[in-house]
Amino acid sequence: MNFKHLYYFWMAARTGGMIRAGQRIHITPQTLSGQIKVLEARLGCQLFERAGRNVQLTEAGHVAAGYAEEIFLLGEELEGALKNYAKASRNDDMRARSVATARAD
Amino acid sequence: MNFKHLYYFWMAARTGGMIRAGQRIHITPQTLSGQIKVLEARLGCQLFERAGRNVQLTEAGHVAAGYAEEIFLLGEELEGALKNYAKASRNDDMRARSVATARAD
DNA sequence: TTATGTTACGCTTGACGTAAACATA
DNA sequence: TATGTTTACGTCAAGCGTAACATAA
Repeated sequence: MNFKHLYYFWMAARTGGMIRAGQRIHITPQTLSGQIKVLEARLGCQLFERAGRNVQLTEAGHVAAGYAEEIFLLGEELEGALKNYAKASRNDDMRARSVATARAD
Repeated sequence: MNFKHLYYFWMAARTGGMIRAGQRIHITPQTLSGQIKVLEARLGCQLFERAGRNVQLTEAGHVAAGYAEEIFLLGEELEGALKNYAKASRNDDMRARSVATARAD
């Protein structure tokens, strides 16, 4: 499972298109289209289908988008949770001096 | 959040060492050590600390490992869930013939 | 001695990302 | 005119091999 590809897919699904997704995460539509194709090939099923000049999620795509949502929200939570520890370990002296004072910062 | 780095960290945490983790996922210990260091730098906190000739999780490391566990289990679930759809889209004829018969397969 | 982890260096490879052209609505 | 796709191409980070070093059983 390539999580970078999954992220591209998720952004495309959320924004409803390659161009809008690309603007949001600063990636060109060609790249998004290509990388999502790679993801589809690895998973063995189609996630998007053309709908006029736009794309829309297939049934499998909806399932994948749901999981992706959970996964990337957890990723954000992880980063948020570790920010507390990040302060404490900014330099090693702090731990030696006192754990309590690190909190005052 | 680089999920590849997180995966390396998670494997090292699960197996309790760089060498064991490396054997399991076919990555050299140098690479694991280095890539995990990159992860720590990005997160801004230490995840492992030396414990004798081995490494062990810091408090932050335990938190991160918990999230990583959830994330990668979800990833596996996702792949499993899409295997059903994978059959259906193996060739496009099936959809044209019938959605119901695809299930019997 | 032996086992583990860390750091460093040069090198190769594959994934990433772009630009340009194309297809379609 | 706006969107998505395909192709060809350059770039860069990932990972390896090798080696040296530190630490601890």
